[in-house]
Amino acid sequence: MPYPFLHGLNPEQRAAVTLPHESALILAGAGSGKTRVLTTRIAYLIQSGQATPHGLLAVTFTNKAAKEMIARLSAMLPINTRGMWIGTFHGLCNRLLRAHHREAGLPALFQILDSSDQLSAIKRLLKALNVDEEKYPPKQVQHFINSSKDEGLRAEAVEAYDPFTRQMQEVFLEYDKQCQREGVVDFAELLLRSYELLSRDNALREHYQNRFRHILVDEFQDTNRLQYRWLKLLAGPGCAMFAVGDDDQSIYAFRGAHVGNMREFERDFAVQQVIKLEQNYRSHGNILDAANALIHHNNGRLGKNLWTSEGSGEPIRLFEAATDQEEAAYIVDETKALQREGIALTDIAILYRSNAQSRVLEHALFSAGLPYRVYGGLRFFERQEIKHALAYLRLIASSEDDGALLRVINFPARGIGARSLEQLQDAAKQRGVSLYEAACMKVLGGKGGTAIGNFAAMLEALRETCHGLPLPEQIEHVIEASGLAQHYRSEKEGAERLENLNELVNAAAGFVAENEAQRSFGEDSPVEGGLGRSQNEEDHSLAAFSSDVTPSGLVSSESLELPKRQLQAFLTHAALESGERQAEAGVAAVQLMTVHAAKGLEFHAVFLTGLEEGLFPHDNSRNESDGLEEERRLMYVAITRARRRLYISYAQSRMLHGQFRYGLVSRFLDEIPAQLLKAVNTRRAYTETQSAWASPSAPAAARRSSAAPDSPWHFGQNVSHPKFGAGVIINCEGSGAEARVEVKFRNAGSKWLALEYAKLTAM
DNA sequence: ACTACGAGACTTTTT
DNA sequence: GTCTCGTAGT
Repeated sequence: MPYPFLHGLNPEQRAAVTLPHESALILAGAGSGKTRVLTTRIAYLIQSGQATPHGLLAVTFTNKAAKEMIARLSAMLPINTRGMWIGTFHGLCNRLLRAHHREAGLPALFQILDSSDQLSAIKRLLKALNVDEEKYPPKQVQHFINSSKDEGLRAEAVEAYDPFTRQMQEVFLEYDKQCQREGVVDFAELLLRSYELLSRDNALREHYQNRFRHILVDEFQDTNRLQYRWLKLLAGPGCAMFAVGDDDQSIYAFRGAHVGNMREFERDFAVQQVIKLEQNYRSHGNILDAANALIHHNNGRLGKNLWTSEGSGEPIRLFEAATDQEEAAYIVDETKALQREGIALTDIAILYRSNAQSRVLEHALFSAGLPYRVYGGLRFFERQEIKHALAYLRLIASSEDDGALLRVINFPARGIGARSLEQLQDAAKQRGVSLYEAACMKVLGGKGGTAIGNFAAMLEALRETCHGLPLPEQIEHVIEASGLAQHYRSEKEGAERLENLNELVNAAAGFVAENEAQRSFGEDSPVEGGLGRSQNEEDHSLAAFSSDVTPSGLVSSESLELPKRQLQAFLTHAALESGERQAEAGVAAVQLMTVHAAKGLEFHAVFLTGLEEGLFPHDNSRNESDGLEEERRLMYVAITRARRRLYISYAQSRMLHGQFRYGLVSRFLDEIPAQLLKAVNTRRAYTETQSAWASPSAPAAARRSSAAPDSPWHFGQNVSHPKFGAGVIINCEGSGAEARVEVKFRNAGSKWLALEYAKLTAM
């Protein structure tokens, strides 16, 4: 058999993989081997000579998915995947815009704003325009701008019939002007810019259309309108689009995803083949039956029913708790039982609809001494110390970047207050120059703003020293010379931040090493991303194209010396890939996350919590059209995460926003056939055996009784510290080596202490 | 320039 | 309940 990787595929999967050259829609249910089909399809196309690695484009939503695809592909085929156009929408657009920045009207070193950068840019703009932030909240402005762009609309194209919208439109317009001035691009702009570039520039578009004869899209149900239009533009007459998705797992409508794209795709591309992958390799029958029955309540589905060749398995366990605390206590007990059965903690997940629910669960797990990991906190490149360091680096790369300058002009504090800043901004505006340039004039001008002059001089020195240095050394130098290191050294909570800054240097070293490895393969650098260098037989047309028709993009970035290119590439990397969510991967710990975050993952056992009206489905979903259906799809996603065992629980009352809320049982539970559910414990039965939990009169005693013997620390525990004396544990955070507790001391106030280091003794 | 206090939010989130 | 943000006060 010529295609060994086709082995082990079921008939539908195989049909999808070996489809002829035509556009197709693959409806891939949860756990049906979607990623496998997608990657095997690519391997098949290449192996059978229907496509070259160069001639296909594969799009995903997350960097993780793109990496996964690349990893699997290189395991299947001995090809160099690094130069291939496999990536996220944003990553690929970035690549396009870097290569053709001049045609796109962007500077070679344009910087990318993440959402928090964008928000501060908007706040700054609102102040400059004297727009009332009460009436036009920055967040709302941000949403207005982004959702307009996601629909493919520029400010001029927005329909504004009322004064409010007209003002929004005005801000939108000014915002884009500001970005252009400062040489920065937000996420939505990456897409819109490259869309506009491709639709305006016929030669360029035709070039890419001729190149990409196959376009493969993952998670197609999550595409927004602009992304779909972008794909349509890139798909020329001879292009086959292979779209994989699951309308039942569309849970991102709230951020612009348009499931309707699936039907439109069928129509627009005259799709002959809709292949359904319905065989599920993940879950036992009862779990799938529950998911199928639930999702059946949605209207307008493309239609799909999951099945498995495995048995029905265990029933779904349903637990009714009196309170959220009791719910948590039950989960702790069951987790311990699972652990005793030999289930790895990493294979157990606790899911919730909203982040606010995690607290109670964390407390219970902590008290029980069960290690846990919460997904969804700050990520590496979002940390303030990292953003500060990156802002200095951005200023080295591009002097126009006012946002970066404002971030660090007085951090660490160097005596530049609001007044001198205002003067600087006025001066810059008057002369029509960037803040950086205005600051430099203060150096030349001599007296006046000496603090600002010193700052500008420091930046100049920074640039000077970094010039020609390898990237990691540049960063090291910036961290020291900017005073960031000193600042965090003198701050009492600064140790961790220093460590992160150190980690930034390591990350840069790793990044450079990886890129050098690519380069030595004779590949495209990530910056130009695939243009300019002849690699395989198709490339000479491309090289000719780049130098004859659109030489500028390439030539100018190639003319940059290596360290500068490295810096730019690293800044892009930092913006586009905010870093791993997991702090301590590989550590045996129960996984806590929202249902959204669980999409794409699977676990042996899943606890699905908070099945109460108002929480799940969430109250706020009621206003939105299709809101309830999206909540139901969310529930569907949650159920299908479980391989073997699924627990569903709800609480009769729970603490929410500082007060008790009494929720009815979620309607979703009525939509699951009763015979699939087994009530494991009524509230009364459970509270009788664990009566301490239900006793509201003695919460401290209740908590104490819950503490596992294997953990000496829990809430209400009286402790003693050699320096601070006697106190009581009032809060906790983290687990394992990173566990910290907050102790309220009798005479020394409250302190956060790392359990690993603090010499605490139980009393 | 830094701290302190009060007001208001608060569903989900990748890039 | 708890966190963030912005302003007012020292």
